[in-house]
Parts: sequence; structure tokens; C-alpha cells
Amino acid sequence: MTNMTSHIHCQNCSMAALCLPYQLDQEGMARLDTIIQRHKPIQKRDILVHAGAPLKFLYAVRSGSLKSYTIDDNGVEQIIDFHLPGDVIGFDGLSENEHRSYTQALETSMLCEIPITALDELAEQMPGLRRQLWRLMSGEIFTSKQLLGTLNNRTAQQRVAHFLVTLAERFKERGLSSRSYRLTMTRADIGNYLGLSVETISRILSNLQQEGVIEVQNKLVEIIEPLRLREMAQ
Amino acid sequence: MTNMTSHIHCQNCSMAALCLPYQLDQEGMARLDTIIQRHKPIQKRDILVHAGAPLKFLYAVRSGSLKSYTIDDNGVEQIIDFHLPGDVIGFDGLSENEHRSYTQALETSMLCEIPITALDELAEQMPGLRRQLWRLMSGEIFTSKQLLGTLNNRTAQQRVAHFLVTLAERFKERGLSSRSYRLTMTRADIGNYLGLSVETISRILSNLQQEGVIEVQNKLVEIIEPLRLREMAQ
DNA sequence: AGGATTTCCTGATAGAGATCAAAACTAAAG
DNA sequence: CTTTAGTTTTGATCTCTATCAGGAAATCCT
Repeated sequence: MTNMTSHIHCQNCSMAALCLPYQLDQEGMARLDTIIQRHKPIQKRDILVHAGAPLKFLYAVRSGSLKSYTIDDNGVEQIIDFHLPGDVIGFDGLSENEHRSYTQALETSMLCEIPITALDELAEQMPGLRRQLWRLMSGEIFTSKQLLGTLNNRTAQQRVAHFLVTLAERFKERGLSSRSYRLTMTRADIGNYLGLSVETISRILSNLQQEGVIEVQNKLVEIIEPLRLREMAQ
Repeated sequence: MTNMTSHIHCQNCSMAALCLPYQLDQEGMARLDTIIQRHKPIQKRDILVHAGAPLKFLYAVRSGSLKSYTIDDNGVEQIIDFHLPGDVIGFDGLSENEHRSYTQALETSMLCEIPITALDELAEQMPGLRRQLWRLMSGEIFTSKQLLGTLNNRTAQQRVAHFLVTLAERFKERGLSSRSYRLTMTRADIGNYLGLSVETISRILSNLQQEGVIEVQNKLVEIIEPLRLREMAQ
């Protein structure tokens, strides 16, 4: 074994249900597993993919978290996504065969590397895999369009509440606590993503704490009143 | 012939290059054509699909234009997309097998109806079709994420300029004039989509006209200085 | 550990765009 | 052709959040 993580397979991966193997049987998982490489862990601030680089692989997050962002004409970063375990990175690049955004680790993270051409061949033979690819892409289309609605016509407090609720839901899907979690991104990242200034994020987190809806201690968030928070998000 | 439009086929459709048949050969187009139904024209204000309805078909726009929107908990409409000829409607629903948004005609429009199950079977056999489906979905992911960046951290004028430029580009792709076109949506629709009030849209269109960048007369837009407009969009 | 750097918080001010209000215009319907 | 409903425009005011500024806390690095 050249790789200390080579004992990890789709068949025993806890994220399988969210990831590509969803609904595949044991044999299907085994076949998918053969084309997937376990990527060495990447460290905080490391960049996984650069915008413009040829798209050879999709990446599935095994552990940790990352952010994707573009850089506009003025050199300003615009965060478009935060990735958690089970998420697949790179779908936005399929149409042009190159990555359309940068993806950077927010903490030490483990990834699976999925060669596109092999995946295409496999999808031809496996209807379940094909359907799951459609599901994942479709879900990404839906969530990003829903986010549009969230950002438009909503106050700063509603946006932040929505962000916290959505994160909680995502952690729950992954078998983690939806009541308390750690933010791996900075306040500036959250602000950038939601179209708000750092100061506004900080103020609103403080307000939500004063109102007893959440507890915040640095990166740690505890949701005290989930229902009220959900109401605030509308 | 029971249908006055039954002589229209993918093989002679002017939108084929933007739509599903992209890169298919004559035989491929013919096969795709057999599963596609020509839908009867729908009138302005008619609703093509309701959010929550089971997703049996995708729709390709042949002519006309439509808007897609969700309705939030407060009953407020949130427009998430405008569809032009060649666009495929319904990808956001694949993940849950039901439509996630309402789609309404902005003017009399012609549509092609594509049964999902038949499309899946065809995609299994035709790598080119499969790849085009991926392209279209991937493109939709990219553009909606890019729009996020456009709405965040941008002024009202930049948003409107971006909207006008993007529309011009889309018309150009479709072989229409990118210099002058007709807006089929209301100012209120544009505002809703861009997260701005009707009044702001109206004021900014007036300003752009005063500055000589565009001419607006009711629904008709003429772009006088494309480069300056593009600059304004950043 | 100790200094350096980044991140976070809080206050004060200003400005972009929402909202309120009303009139002018356009399109649809009788 | 007249009426009516919907859309667009313009003006005045107000509010939310960006920006500027300073300091506190946390984290990184040697």
C-alpha cells in the first residue's frame, strides 16, 4: 500500500448515501470504486482547483470543508459555494471542460478524485449512476436558484438566519448535530457569500445572540431556538 | 395531420445547435425527434408547469419567451429565470422528480415536450446526447452561480447593465440582433429578478438613456454604445 | 512563550435604493 | 371610441446597510 487511506472504499464510506454511490448496489459501488482515486489530504488554504484549468476530475469531499469562488475583472473574490462531506465539486465546469471557479480548503480535508471520462463510460452502463449524476446536478441548479431568491428581497438578518438554518440542515443530512456546529469559514467569507459586509455579519450574529436565538463563541454556533431562527429566515 | 406544426422536426429546427440535438448527427437527431412531441402554442400568462407537479417532461422553447418563479412562504413571487428559444426547462426538478418552480409564458410561445423516461433511455445509447445534457445542466449551474456574484456586491446600475448585456448575448446566440430587442417581461419582472424595485429599474433605464448608452421606448431597447454598457456591467 | 498577523467586534456617519404617493402612458375590453 | 386595468415614470422621504475608524481577541509563526 502506497497510500495510508487506500482502505477506504465507496462500500464503507459514510457519505455514500449523499454522494455518487447513492442507490447503487454492492456491485455497482465496487465498479465505481475502481475508478476513484483517494486524493492525499489537502491543508487549509491549499487550492484544489484553479479556474481555467482543464477539467479532468470531479472531486467528492470525504471530510473537511472547502469554498469555491470566482475572481471578477477587478480582482475581487466572489464566493459561490461552501462544500461539505458528500458534496461533489466541479459540475459547473462540465459545459466548457474547464473549471469555472477556484476551490480552496477551509481546513484540512480529504477528497476522492473521479476521472470524468471513466465516469462517463460507467454512466453509460449504469442507469442508477446516471440518474444520481442528474440528481446531483439538478439539486445544485435548484439550490443556487433558491439562493438567488434568498439574497434578493431579503434583509441582512433574514439572509444570515437562512445561512445558519441551511448549514444546520446540511450537517443533519450528514449525521452531525444540527443544533451546534463549527463555522470553518470566516465572517468575511459569509459576508462575501451573502452579499453583506463583515461588520454586518458580526453585528447580526451578536443581535441573534442577544435575542437568545443562538449562542456564538468564535467559530462555534449553537442554535438555541431552531424554530424562531427558521421563522427569521422566512 | 392533426397538428399544424407537425412538420417541424429537430432536423430542421433553427434552435437545434443550442438545444438537445447539439452535436448529434442526422440519425441521432431523427431518433431524438421520434420521442419529442410538439406542444400546442401557449398564450401569454398561461402557466406551463406548476411547482410541485410531477416531472414527466422537459420542455424546449421553440419560440416566444417564458419566466420561471417560485412562490415563498409569504406568497411573494421570486423570478429565477427567463427562458428564450433553445432553452430547456425543467432541469431543476430532476432531483425530486417534480417541478420546483412555476413557468409562465410572457407571450405566445411554442414548446417541444420531451418525455424524461424516453430521454433517459436514449441518453444511455447516445453518448453525444448524454454529454449535451451534462453541458446544459452544467451551464445552468454556472450561470446561476455567476448571477449570484452579479447580484452580490453590485450596484443597481451594474445589475441592470449586466441584465441588458446578457440578454443581448443570448439574442445574438439565437441569430437575432444583439443591438436592439424587445423586452417581453415587465419592469416589475426585471426588478424582481435583479432584487430591485420597479421604480429603480425605471429610473436606471432613464439614466442610461440620458447618458446615451441605450434608447428605450416602452418594451423596445436599442443599445447605442455596447462597449460602454459592458463596462458599466463590469 | 511572545510577537505578528489575521479575524472579530462595536460605534458613528453617509449614501444607495426602498417605500410612499401620484400622475402619465399603454394596452385590453366592451 | 370609451372605459378600465395594468404598466411605467417621476418626485420626496426614510431606512438599511456599507463604509470608515478604532480597538479587542484569537490565531499563526518562529
